[in-house]
Amino acid sequence: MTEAAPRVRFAPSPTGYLHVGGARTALYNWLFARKTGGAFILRIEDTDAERSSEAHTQVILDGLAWLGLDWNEGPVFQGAEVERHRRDAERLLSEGKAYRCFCTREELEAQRKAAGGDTYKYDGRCDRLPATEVAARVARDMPSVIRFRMPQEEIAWEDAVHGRISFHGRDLDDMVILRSDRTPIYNMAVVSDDIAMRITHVIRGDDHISNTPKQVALYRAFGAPLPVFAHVPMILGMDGKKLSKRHGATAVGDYQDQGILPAAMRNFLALLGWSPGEDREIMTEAEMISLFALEDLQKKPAVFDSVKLEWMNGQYLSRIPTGELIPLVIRELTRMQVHVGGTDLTPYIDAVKSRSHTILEMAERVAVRLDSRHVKLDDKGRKLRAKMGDAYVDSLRIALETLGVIEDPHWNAATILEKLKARAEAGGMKLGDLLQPIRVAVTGSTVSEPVNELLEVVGKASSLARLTRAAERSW
RNA sequence: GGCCCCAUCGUCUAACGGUCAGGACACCACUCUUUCAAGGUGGUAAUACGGGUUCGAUUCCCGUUGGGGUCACCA
Repeated sequence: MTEAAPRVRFAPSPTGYLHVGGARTALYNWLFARKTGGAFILRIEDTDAERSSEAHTQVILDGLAWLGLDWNEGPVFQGAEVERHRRDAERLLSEGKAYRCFCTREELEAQRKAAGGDTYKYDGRCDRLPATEVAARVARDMPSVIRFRMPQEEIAWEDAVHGRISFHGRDLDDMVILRSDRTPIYNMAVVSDDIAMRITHVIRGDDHISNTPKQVALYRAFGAPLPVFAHVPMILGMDGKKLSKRHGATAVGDYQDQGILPAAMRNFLALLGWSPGEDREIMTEAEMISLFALEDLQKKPAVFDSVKLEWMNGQYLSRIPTGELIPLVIRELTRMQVHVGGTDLTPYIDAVKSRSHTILEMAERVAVRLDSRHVKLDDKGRKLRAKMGDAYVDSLRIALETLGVIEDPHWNAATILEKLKARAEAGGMKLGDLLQPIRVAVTGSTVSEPVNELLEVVGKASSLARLTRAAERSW
């Protein structure tokens, strides 16, 4: 048998946004395909007409594109293949591997209740119906579903990340594979599709482990070869619970909005559950691809640490030339309704670049320098003011006197520093005690570029106005 | 509850029988800058517990505990 190129798929259902867990699963599939020279296929599992929508599909496509995860085939829509799903289900029925079940939802509900809820398993009563009775009911057009007769034997597979995983058929239900409206159930559709698409490696979330024995049983019933299964661990919130809405941002779109760079997001996500070894962390796309291996995936779930993500984003940010950052910052500023006009943002971005973790943070800092209306006193600024007491305002007054006499043409970083230094020395004060209040008055924050550079960027008129306002209002 | 999966610093992780248990984020200190970061240097911090196997267990086996997933005519 020739060694065929691997074929993997990412198969989201368009019932919500692209979750970071889904994005990571897609990333692993993509890395594996690129690494092995295989095909990465995008399949939209839209068989749940109730919850699926085109808008959600578009969000998922956009999210993948943003992350730079391009697919070789697709998107293919599962909904377009119901005919095949139906045929496959009926084939199992005709081969005696499945049977018709006439129990209504109400009857099943009653059975479930009678069995005491949690441990309920369909008892197979319709499987014991005489053939004549089944034929009679069908002739009467009595609604029915098709149930798969679960083999009462061990069902196991060699998982690429977990090793051998084994279930027993006796613990599994005779699952419905075709609804009474003749539409397929998930496990049926997935197996039918994966066989038809010749998928060789199924890389998906841990939450599918319990679906896998059911699917393995179906592969066996169809006489189809098993793909390699690789179940990657979940992503949890900081409290150790499954990552969900209440943990804040869970959609990749949220991170895009926060000004996380796609390359940083990709790098961070890759490391959440995978380690290339040798203490590698910041990696280029090419390095990730060449180092990636399913065997190196983690078995235990990982906690999503947004602080580390921001750190990593900062690393990427500081390596990007300012020119490339300009359009991104302008986009944020526009969203913040900050008027940029024809102003060249280069000096502003240079000033805040190494101090920002996200594009959004960068834009906010630029806005502060551009327009005093964006200055807001933060906690650390407030703390400094409180700590210094009267000395705070005194420093601002001294700064105003000192800076006020600088002629407009001489308003530059060098002159400003020279004057302030001289004044501090003359007054016997530490330079920092003079500069830190200025920083807070001008930016509202204790973090900024060197104060003299800050004042030059902000400009004389606005700087003095801010200092005056802060001195009067005592901040 | 049944079934299944998992278990190294607070977090992400390295180690694939022999290491002072390494790195990163965060935190702390120092350093550089007559100033804020960044950077540099150093520090605090982990093998859940109990049994085995072995000359030797983070590593292999069993149990306990803890956490997670899943149990639909959803996907």
